[in-house]
Amino acid sequence: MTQPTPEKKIVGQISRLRDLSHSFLTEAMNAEGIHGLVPSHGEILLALHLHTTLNMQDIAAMTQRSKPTVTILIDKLILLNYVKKQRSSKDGRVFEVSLTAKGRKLVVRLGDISMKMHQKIDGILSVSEKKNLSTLLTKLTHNW
Amino acid sequence: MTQPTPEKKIVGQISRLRDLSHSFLTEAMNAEGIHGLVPSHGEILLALHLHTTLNMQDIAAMTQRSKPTVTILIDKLILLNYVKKQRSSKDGRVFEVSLTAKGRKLVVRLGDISMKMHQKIDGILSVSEKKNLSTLLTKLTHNW
DNA sequence: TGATAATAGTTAGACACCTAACTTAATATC
DNA sequence: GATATTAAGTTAGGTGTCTAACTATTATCA
Repeated sequence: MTQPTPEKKIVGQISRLRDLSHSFLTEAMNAEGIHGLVPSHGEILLALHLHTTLNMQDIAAMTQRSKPTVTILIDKLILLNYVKKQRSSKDGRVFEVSLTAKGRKLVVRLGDISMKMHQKIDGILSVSEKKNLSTLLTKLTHNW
Repeated sequence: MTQPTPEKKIVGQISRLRDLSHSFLTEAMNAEGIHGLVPSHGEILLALHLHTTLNMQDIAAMTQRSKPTVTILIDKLILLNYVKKQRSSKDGRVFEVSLTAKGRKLVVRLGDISMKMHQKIDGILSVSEKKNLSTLLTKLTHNW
């Protein structure tokens, strides 16, 4: 209502920082010739790299997105031939999603982009500041 | 690629925290009978409360949104009769946006909701932790 | 066993948000 | 003063995201 308080600044800055990191990742992907993808797709691909196979619900939980959103995101990744989806033989309701060869190659490049963002942050904050920040953010999210 | 590093945690948590605060505000507004608005609308209304009159471009700059997005957001606020828009007499390209009486009433309630979120954060972080967090976030955004 | 409930996923519809291209008005330039 | 350039806003088109409602499959249990 009146003056910006620390809390307002916190929420506003978090929002701004999310946009900055989002833009950084999107621009870095475009600069590397990776078109049509947003960070959400990258999150999914990295999750598939770590877990080999995931169903739609797992992906939704791990990336904190709704199931319909995951359907759309996976549709695009399939269209671009980065992942494949096949019905589970054990449970006909489930689809098992995994990386294609093209997807595995892409993940390596996404790892590079991720590293560049790390380096950017490293250039701004010291190790102890990063640790401190991470601790505070964890405290906020875990107790929200 | 391999293990989650502090930086990855930072970016991921910022994204998560943005979603949490976004949901908090949206749910609080709905709980108070304020429907059809998202935090972006609230940002605009609060900015208009502080500055009385702003043109479209000012609003875009202050809320960090694109001009077309502001057009859409303002269209909705006009539809709901929270703001009014009139062509500037000095410059025919410019539109001056300001709160209606209904909008001024709403701003008070948005202030209450904002305060509730502050209280939520107060319940999780101490004063020094908040200050610390805000400082670190400022450092990141300003040097990005 | 057969009806019912629970679960996985998609479809439908809406909206905030973006970039690119356009329109209109003001300013600069010759 | 006519023309070109810049500036403010909107329109067009597209996408990620959500909630609500739906389909299809599996599990429950009387």
